Amino acid sequence: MTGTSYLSDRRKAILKAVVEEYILNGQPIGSEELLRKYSLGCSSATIRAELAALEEMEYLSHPHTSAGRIPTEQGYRIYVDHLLVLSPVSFQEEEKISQVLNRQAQDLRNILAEACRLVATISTYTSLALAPQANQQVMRHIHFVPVSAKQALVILVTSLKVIQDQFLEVSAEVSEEDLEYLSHYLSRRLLGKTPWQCLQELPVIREEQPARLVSLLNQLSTVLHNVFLYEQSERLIVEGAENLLLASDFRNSFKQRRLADALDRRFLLQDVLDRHLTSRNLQIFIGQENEVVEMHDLTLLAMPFEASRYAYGALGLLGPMRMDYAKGIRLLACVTGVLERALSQEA
Amino acid sequence: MTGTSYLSDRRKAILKAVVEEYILNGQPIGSEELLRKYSLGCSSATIRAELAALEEMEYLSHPHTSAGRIPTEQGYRIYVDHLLVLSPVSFQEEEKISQVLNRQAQDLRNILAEACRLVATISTYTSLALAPQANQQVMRHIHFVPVSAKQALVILVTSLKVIQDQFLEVSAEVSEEDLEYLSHYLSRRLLGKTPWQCLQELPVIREEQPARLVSLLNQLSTVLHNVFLYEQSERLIVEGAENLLLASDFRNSFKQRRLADALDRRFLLQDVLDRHLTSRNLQIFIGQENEVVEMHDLTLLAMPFEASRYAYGALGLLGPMRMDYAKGIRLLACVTGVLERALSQEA
DNA sequence: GGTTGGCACACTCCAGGTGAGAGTGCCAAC
DNA sequence: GTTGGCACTCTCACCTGGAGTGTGCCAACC
Repeated sequence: MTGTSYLSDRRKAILKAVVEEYILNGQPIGSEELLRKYSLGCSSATIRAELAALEEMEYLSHPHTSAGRIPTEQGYRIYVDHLLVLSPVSFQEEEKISQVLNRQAQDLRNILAEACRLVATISTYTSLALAPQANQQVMRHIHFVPVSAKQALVILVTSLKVIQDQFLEVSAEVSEEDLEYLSHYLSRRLLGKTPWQCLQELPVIREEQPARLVSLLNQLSTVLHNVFLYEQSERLIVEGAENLLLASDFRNSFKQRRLADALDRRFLLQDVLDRHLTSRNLQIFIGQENEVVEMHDLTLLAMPFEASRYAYGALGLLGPMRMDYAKGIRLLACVTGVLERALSQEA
Repeated sequence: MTGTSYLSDRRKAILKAVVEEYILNGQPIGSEELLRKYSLGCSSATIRAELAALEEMEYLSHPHTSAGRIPTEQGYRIYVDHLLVLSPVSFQEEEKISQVLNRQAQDLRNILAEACRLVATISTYTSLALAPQANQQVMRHIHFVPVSAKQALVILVTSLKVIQDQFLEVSAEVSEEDLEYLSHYLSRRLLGKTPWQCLQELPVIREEQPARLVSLLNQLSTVLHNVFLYEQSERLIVEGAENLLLASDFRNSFKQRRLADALDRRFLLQDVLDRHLTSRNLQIFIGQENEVVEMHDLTLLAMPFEASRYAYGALGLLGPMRMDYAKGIRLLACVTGVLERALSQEA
């Protein structure tokens, strides 16, 4: 009872109350208010003693002598690890989200962007979506389409519902039949292979083909690189940055700018998310637990999802440390659930 | 010289100096400072008299008795209409922008998004890009592609470099040959037609086709609607909203929120831009000249561009009234120039 | 021993006051 | 028409005092 690590039930209740009250109102909370709103079965003096003990344990802190208590990062940590009660996702919620996302069969990028926007809107915070890595997909379809005398369109579809289409320049010597022939030929050679394997295969194929098709194959190689580079570098989608930037308890203009810049540096965020995606469970990064310095006073919830076999992406929610964890986690669980079902439909 | 509308050369010089100084520093400017920084050939007392006259004419205003002058909206108006000197766009600039935008032949949406991002980044304000209306394009290509046993991909390409691809569900009865056949058949019937004409044609075509293809044609109709609805509703791209929201001279949190919301209501903005796009020249909306209330203390520069014959889009720059007009206008001119060249390449 | 009411103390926050600084407007002189 | 001089006005930054709030401690109690 007197130790610094063991938490009596009453202390747990008080800690929980402080955290939830602070999440709700964003105001430091004192012993009297706690007494009034929660039936803790003791007087305010006792609560004060307990609050002092919780502060001693570094779960709570004092903005100044005469303000109430607010949770520390460690306080939030105890809260999410031990005190948070998650109610299951309701059918209505899931149904509603499902309807929004499944409006029409789209490609991965659109689905993710849509999901991201949804999470940002509902949570009123910032949402991140990380697409699975490009090398975890195989080529499902490849087709050249004549568009004009000078241009053709190449369309690649992968197992991850990624559609990549790009205009190619075609010299006058290349006929429509050539394009048709190349479509079939490349299909035979490349389908079922990863983009990386395709890239390795291309030089071999180039050898076997007539000279007039070489330029086309070179351009295809660029497109395949794009599947890596572009999709790779643009794997991260961020929505609702303004929600966070305009949040009322975040009025430090310098920090705002820094955060805005950090959210723009997609590479960095992407890299961090990737490295933490080894676990297949929800991950919570509170304050300084975030690698990115600009997020040191924010919380990131990151929920992985399986886009297809062995291909994992993640959906994230970035908000203030005093975000509504229960709601956030439920929202992510709900959306990733819908996402997994939408993506698992054989493409 | 004493009238309220005629501007002597000295008054012009003073007004210009006040506007440019205010654009530069964002601080009200007084007679002494004006004297120090600009060689106006008279004393500060004379300048004060002129400032008073310009205030009388409502080109300048006084935040309070003892502050310097700042331009009124009408002051800015005079400035952009008569006092602003535009230097031509340099080759380096144009070349640099051209390189960024022409990295690879992309579809309209990507090019516009890229251009928009570029303008936002360079200007450090907010950039808008409005794609041409969907009915100003004709179908250039239509193709069904079998992707799996249950799914096909339909690809539409229009004269505006718009690529629309979407997964369709295919019943077991439909063979790959059917898809091939349908691609050719629909090409014959629909190419060269506007999306709207295509939509009208579809019911007719449906009558002529075997029953097992009806579902496919219905889904195609949905896709075509999307060319209208989606492309129509998402014609506006906004980039760099955070630049404006975090701008230091814009610290009213209520207004920030309102502006953020307004920028999210794409329909509204789109509509306004469309209505003003009758002119083919740069348009400048200063403060209350903006229809959208939330922009009443901002300036919008809107530069139309011709995406293809008779199909006009616009590129916009939204910033504070004290934005650098010369730079902004040059930037828009430069980017729309590059854009027109990129899009005019026959798709 | 844990719990309680009482009370002094510490601290913030807001309102009101003060003085420096800046820029004007006016006026008389040129 | 232009100029220097000067009183006036207003903001901004700083300080100050009082109300309010919540704590920490203590002695008394169960």
